Amino acid sequence: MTQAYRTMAPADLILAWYDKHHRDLPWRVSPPMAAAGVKPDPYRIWLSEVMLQQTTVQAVKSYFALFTARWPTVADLAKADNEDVMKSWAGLGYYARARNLKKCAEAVAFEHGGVFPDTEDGLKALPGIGDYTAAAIAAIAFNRKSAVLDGNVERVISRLHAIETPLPAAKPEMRALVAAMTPEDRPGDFAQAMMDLGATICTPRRPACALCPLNADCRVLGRDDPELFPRKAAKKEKPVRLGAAFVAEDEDGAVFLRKRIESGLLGGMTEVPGSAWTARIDGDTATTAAPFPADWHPTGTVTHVFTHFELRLTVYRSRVPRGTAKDGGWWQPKATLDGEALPTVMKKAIKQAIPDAFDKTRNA
DNA sequence: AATTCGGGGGT
DNA sequence: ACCCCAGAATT
Repeated sequence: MTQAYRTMAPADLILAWYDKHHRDLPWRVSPPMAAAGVKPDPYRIWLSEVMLQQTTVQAVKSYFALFTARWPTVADLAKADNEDVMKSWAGLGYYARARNLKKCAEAVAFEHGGVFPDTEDGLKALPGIGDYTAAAIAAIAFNRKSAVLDGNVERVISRLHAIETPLPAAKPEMRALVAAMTPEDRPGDFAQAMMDLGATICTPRRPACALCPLNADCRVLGRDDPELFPRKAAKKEKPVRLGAAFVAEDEDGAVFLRKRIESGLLGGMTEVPGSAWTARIDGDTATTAAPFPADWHPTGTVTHVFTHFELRLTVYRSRVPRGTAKDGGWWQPKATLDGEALPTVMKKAIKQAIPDAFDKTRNA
């Protein structure tokens, strides 16, 4: 015997850790549940994975509960009204996900007999399912040995192997390392374990290396600062854009809304009328960009940070007579504003002009 | 390979 | 203030 002891394979160490420390999540079939014979529902796995794209578990939970209660199966979602789906998604962000979610449900329900493809390639051919999500569904829902690489796993792998290549160039190398590490047995649990590890132990700041099941194998621990991994390309600064928003309220307390075009930023969502969002703004915007002539007066500014720019909206308000022209939009009663497909920035603008607009007790 | 897509929570 | 988050689609 040339070694004093044999170390367990990293995959076995991670699975053993996962059996003890896994988190209970609404879409997860935990090891005890699996032992009791519970099988994952591909619909719920898919729905959760799409919602979790660039979105935290905490933010997803309430939306996942809402969607699964309202649309329990992929067939239900396929038959749903597009606008109802957008309204239910409002606030979660990245609205192309909601549009693709609906398209994907229709494809599965109407072209695949209501059954999700059970291979990575088959899944990836569906709208809104890319490299990560296809691998994750294949592994978690269908027990396929696919290499699941998300932001958590990138961090774990980059530290474990001290990868110096910056992201995103390092992705192929990382995926190969994950593939080599993924076990034949329990690949779905392995994927979830790696993500849990990145979310709770191998964190971006102050990782709990002392508690990590892989600390004996980590190439960074003890040699460099784990917080410096993964290496990443420098990011560019966010420009500021300016704009005006117009909140009109009629004598019945209804607010004038309109629908944005289907593509691009906040595509297909509801908005209050406004100017274009540009680097500079001229002085007579209030008179040129308003939806109709009225006694517009400024109420203040709201700031909203998008992924690639910061928006500062000057919010104008007016009180107009009942029956004011509604070209290009509609009048929405304040009591039902909360059910509209309003993205967060639009809710901010309305609240700036009408502070109690979303107060259910006042508007009921 | 770069850019465009939201929003919120942690530090 | 800055970081990141179970990324995908488009250019």
